[in-house]
Amino acid sequence: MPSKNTHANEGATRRKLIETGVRLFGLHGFEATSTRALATAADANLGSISYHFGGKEGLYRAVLEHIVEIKMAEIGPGLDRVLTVCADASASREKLLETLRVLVRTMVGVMIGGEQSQAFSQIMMQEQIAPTASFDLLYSGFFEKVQAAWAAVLGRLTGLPTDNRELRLRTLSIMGQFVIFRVGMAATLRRLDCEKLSDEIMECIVRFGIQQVEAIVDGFTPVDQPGCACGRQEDRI
Amino acid sequence: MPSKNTHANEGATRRKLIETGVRLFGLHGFEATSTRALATAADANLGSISYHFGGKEGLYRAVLEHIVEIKMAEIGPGLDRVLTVCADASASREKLLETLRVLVRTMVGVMIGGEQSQAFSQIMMQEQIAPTASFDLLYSGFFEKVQAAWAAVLGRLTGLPTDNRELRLRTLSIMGQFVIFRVGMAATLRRLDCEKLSDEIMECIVRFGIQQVEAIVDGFTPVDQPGCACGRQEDRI
DNA sequence: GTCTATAGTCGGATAGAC
DNA sequence: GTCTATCCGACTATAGAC
Repeated sequence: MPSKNTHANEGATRRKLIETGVRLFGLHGFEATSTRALATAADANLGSISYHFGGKEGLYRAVLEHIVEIKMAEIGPGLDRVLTVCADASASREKLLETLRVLVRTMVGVMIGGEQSQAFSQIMMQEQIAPTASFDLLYSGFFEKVQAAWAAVLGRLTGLPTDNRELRLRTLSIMGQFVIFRVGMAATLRRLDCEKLSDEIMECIVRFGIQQVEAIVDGFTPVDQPGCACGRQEDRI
Repeated sequence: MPSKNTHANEGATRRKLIETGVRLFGLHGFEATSTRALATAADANLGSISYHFGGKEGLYRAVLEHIVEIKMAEIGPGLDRVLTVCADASASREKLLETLRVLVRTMVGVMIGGEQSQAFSQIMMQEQIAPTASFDLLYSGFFEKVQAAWAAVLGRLTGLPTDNRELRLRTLSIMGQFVIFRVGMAATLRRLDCEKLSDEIMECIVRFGIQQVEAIVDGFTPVDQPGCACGRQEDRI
């Protein structure tokens, strides 16, 4: 651990290394990113990585912590609002649907928009492909919370309890409609023959996203029970 | 290029290197996979990589080609059947819906099931995160074709032409409902607190997947036009 | 805190014997 | 086709001057 210094550029190198780490680890993954490349790109000394973080792995952990912090500051309050609405037993179906719409818009904005979200998602994906010792940091700090918010509102709208297996699977599936634009960005851009997802395209995704999610909720009937009811249930909120 | 030998184990080393490459490149990515690790795991000589493939990059290309070949043999005929049905102007809406259901089942089976599909998806994801010079191989050989089949049937069911931007975006979004279980496998397993997606879970995904996709198609109204029609269109197939 | 120098390891590629 | 030996550059980490 570095002792606090008293200069104007306190922690400047440390911060720069983390920001560079977000970019490079995202692009190439943990193993394929060299400390030399990190130090050079951050205009820092090679030794500074060991000094500030104890080594490459320490820097990586710091990068994950930084990412989780940034993203939760961005969407944490929104997720809390969703949970509050869902905890209110008297919330109307329309209120819940409106919450769902906000969640779609937030999801698309946070996942797809912005430069930093790209590096973030890249690291997230790397961890999904080959989880490192720091996977927990991302899962508990971010992914689980996003899922919980979606599951809460979908649970209310479908009548399934939040610990229900089908609800959890469906929650992931529904989120997948938006996650794919981040995860399959390269293929998406190729398919649309463009270089970035414009604001116009994002707005289009939000619009049909809301339509699709509402259609799914409206058409919901549980399928996971052995002898599941095959008619619509009209008696849910 | 190696000259054909006349022994019983003709190409045995070559084949073994490719199979090992699928696994290791998938796990660690191109850069982070060493030729030494490849050779050792394949029980082959270090020099054999250069001999057979001209180097590490050549082996990687061969791995991608192998993957595309395997997967297209698996689903190519099915995709062709979908295209045939969609090209038939007299196909009923029910026939098209049935085709869509088959597509969901195929998608889930191919993407999520099987051991080899894991390594395949891992490489696919690596290429999406940081496309290499061989990205085209995967895109043109596999991804584009899968998208085309989905777009064809969704185009018929929604009335949108296959070159329509909204159709292409929606196609990706709908596929995302299933892709997420591969892409977010680590988080999914963690969320369900299990170690693999059992057949029972996959069947559950197929069942609600079909329900969700049908709900989306039923609730479809275009959103991409500036002054889009806001009622249902009942005049499509 | 920053920088240089260096130790010790591992990387890809290849030459040349068999 | 296979294998050994080897080149040489790049890697992480650390010691020690400033």
